[in-house]
Amino acid sequence: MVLGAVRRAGQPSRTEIASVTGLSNSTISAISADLIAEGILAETKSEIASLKRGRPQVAIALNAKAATVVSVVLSLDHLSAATIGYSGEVIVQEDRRLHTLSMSEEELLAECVDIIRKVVARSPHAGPVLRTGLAVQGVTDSAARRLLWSPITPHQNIAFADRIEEVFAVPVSVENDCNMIAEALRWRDPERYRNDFIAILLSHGIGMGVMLKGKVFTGTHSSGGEFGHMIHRPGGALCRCGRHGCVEAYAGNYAIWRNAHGHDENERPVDGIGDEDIRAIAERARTTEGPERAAFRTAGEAIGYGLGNLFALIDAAPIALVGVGASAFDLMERSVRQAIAKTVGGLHSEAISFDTEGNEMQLTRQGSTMQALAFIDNEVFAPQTRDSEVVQSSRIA
Amino acid sequence: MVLGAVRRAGQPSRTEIASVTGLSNSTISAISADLIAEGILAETKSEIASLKRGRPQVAIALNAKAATVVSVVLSLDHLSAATIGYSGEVIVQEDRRLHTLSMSEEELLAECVDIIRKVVARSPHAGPVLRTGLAVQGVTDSAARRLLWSPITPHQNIAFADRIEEVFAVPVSVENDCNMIAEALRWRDPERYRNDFIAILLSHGIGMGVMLKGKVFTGTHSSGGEFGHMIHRPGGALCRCGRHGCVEAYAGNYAIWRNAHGHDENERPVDGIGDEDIRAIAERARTTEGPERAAFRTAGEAIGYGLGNLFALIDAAPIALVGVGASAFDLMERSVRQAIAKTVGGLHSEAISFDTEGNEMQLTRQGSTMQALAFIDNEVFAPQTRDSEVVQSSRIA
DNA sequence: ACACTTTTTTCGAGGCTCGAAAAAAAGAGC
DNA sequence: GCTCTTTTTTTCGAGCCTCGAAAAAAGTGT
Repeated sequence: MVLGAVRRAGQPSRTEIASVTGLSNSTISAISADLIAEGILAETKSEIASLKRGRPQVAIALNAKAATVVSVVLSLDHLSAATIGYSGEVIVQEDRRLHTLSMSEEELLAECVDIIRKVVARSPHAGPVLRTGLAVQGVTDSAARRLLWSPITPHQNIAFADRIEEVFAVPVSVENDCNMIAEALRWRDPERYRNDFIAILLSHGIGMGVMLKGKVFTGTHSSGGEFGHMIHRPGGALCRCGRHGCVEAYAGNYAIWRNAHGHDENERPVDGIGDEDIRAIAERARTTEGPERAAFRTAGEAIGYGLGNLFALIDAAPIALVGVGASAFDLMERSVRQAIAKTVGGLHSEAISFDTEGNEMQLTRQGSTMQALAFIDNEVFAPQTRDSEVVQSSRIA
Repeated sequence: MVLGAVRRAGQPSRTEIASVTGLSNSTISAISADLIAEGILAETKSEIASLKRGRPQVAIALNAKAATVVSVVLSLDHLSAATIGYSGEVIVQEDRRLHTLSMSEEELLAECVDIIRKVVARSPHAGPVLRTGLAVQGVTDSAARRLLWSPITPHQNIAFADRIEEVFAVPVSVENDCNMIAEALRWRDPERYRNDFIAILLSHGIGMGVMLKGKVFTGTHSSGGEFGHMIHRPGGALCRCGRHGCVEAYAGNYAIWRNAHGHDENERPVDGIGDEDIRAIAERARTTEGPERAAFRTAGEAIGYGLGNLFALIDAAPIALVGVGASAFDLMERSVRQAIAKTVGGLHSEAISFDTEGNEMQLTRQGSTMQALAFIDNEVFAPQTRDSEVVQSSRIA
C-alpha cells in the first residue's frame, strides 16, 4: 500500500503518504523506516524549496536498484525487450525484427530467452531481476502462464512462463497486449481512464482490453475480451479465424483492404496488409466517395454493433482507440455512432467518448512494466497473508 | 466470516468453523463467545449422537430471532413478499396479482409498501427487520437503489430503495431478478454452480445473471447483462424494446409465438403470451415438423449466437436455464449448439453444459433472501473497516 | 474408577495500527 | 544570535486481533 502510494506520487513526504493511504503518521513512519532499512525505499534530497515554515518534509522515493523487471513485448514479426529499474526507468532496450509466422515454437522461445539474456547482460549495474512480464498479441490463459492462441504464430498453447522460468528462475507472467494497454492508460491518465473504460486496438486484428471497477477484466479461463471475434453478422464475411461474420472480418486491416478493393467478403483474408496500406486507403477515402469510404463505413458499423453488444453486458464506458485504425477513426465515427444508436448502448450514444491514444507498442510495454512492478510491490516486497480468499468463499455476495 | 461459515454449514461445531475458515480454534472460540453474547449465534443441542470418543462437539447455529429480512419479488402482474428469519426460514409469505403495466409509479410503490407492512405485521414474534431486498425484472442501477428500466412497467428510474426506506427506515436494495437467480443457484448447488456460470431466464423477455469469479457480475452503472438485447441480426426482427435484431426478438415468448404463427418478424410484439401458449407451441413442435419447430430453431440460433458472443468476452461457462423456455430447451438445444459452434465458444461447444432449473420465482426469492442475509452478516453484525478500497486505488493491478 | 480421546477455553505473546506527546528542523521576528 | 512559531517526524503506550501451547472439560472404553 505504501509502495503503491510512493510509486504513484513519485517523491512524497511521509505526511503525503499518510493522507493518500489513510493510515496514521505513526504507522507510515514505522513502515517507511522498515522499508528504508530493507533498501526498498530511500530518502532523497528533494529539490523543492520548502518555502514554508516548519520542519521541512523529507522526500521518499523508490530505490531504483531495489529490483529490476524485464518487459518483453511480442507482436507480429517484432520482438522487443527492456530492463526497467524499480522506480520505473528504462535501463536498456532492444528491438528485433523476425518472422513470427514461420518460426517454430522452439525458435520463438529461444528468441525470447536470448533477448532477455541480452538486455539483462547489458544492465550490469541494475538491481536483481525479480519479475519478467511478457505481453503478447493473442489469447493468454487467465493465470498468465500460457499463450493459448495468437494470430502471430500458428502454434498454440505455448507455455512461455514455464519455459522462461526454467531458464532464468524469475517469475514470468504472460499477458494479453490489449490488457496491458489498458493498464498503461490507467497509469498514464487516471483522470480520464479511471475505473471503467475500454481500450481497443485496431490493427491487422482487433484486440480489446477492458477495465472494470479498476481491474483488468479477464475471462474465466483466458484473457478474454475477444471483441474482434464477436459475431457481427451470422454467416457473414470470412474472418481470418475461419469463422464467418466476426467484427474483425469487417474492421481488421485485411477486411478494410478487401472491401476497399471491391473483393468478395468471402475471399480469403490477405496477410501482410501494413499500416501504410491502411493509411493510403484512408487518404483516398478522405478525398473521394467510393469503395474506400464505404469500407470504413462498414468497419465502423461492425465496431459500433460490437460495442453496442458489449455495452448491453457492461454498460457504456469511455473508449480509447489504439493502432492504425485509430488514425482513420474520423472515417468511422459516424457509422460507429449510428450503429451504437441501434443498440442498448444507444441510450447514451452521444455521450460515449472516443479518444485515440498513441503508439501501441509503447503503451503495451508500459502496461506490462507497471504490472510487473506492482507485482513486486505487492507480492515480493510486501507479501499478503491471503486470507481474503477465505473471506470470499464464506461470503455469499 | 464466521457467520458465513455457520450459515453455510448449518449447525457446525467450533472446530468445524475453524477448519472451514482457516482461523485457529482459539480465535473461533473468542469470536463465537462474543457473537453468542450478542445474541447472534446460539449453542444448540445437536441431535447427532457423537458416537466418537472425546469431548462431544457443541453445535452452533444462527439465532433465528437475531434479525428478519423482507424479500420482495416484483414481476409482471405479480407481487410477492415474505419475512425470513435470520437463519433463513420463511416466516410469512404473501402473493398478489396486479396489473403492473397499467399502474402508476405511485400505485406500484404503494403496493410494495403495503405488502411489506402486511407481512411484517403478520410476523409479530420475529426479530427486528434489518434489511429488505427487492428483486425486480428489469435493469437496476449498480448501487441497487433504483429500477432504471423494466418491461413490467412503463415508468422509468423508480427510486424504490429511497421511497421504501422513507417509510420503514430499513435499508433496501433493488436487484435484478436474474442476478438473484444466480445467487440462489450458487447457494443451492455450489458443486455445480461455483464461481463461474450463467443463469438465463427464458420467458416473455430474456434475462441473464452472470456469476464471475464467485461474484455476480454487474455493469458499470446498471445491473448489466442485458443478454436479451444484444443484437443478433443487425436490422433484423422487431423487438419489444423498439430496436431491431435483439436476441429477444427471436427467442422471447412473443417472438416464438410470432414465428410459430407465421407472422412477419417486423410485426409489433404481442403482449400477454403466457407460459401455456409456449407450452402448447412446444407440444405441437414436438409432434410435427412445421413453423412451430422452426420457431424454436430460430430461437435456439439467436440464443446460441448470443452465447457465443458472450463467451468471446468471458469464456465458456456452465449455463442454467430457467423459465418456460427452459422446458422447451429440448427443441432448441441442437440449434443452440450449432450456433455456438460457429463462434469463438465453438472450441468447447460440446463441453458446455446446459441444465434447466426449476421455478424462477422461488429461485429469485431465495437469491434475494440470501443476499439480504449476507448483508446483515457482513455489514450490520460484523461491519468491516473498509480500507480495502484504499488498497485498491493505491494498487495498480 | 481410571485411562484415553477429542473439543473447547484460557493465557501469554506478537504484529499492526492508532492517538498523544515529544522531538526535530526549519523560518520569522527582534 | 536568540527565541518563538510552525510543521514534520518519531517515540511511546494502548488496543485489537490472531495465534500456539497448555489447561480444562466432557465424554467413551475397559
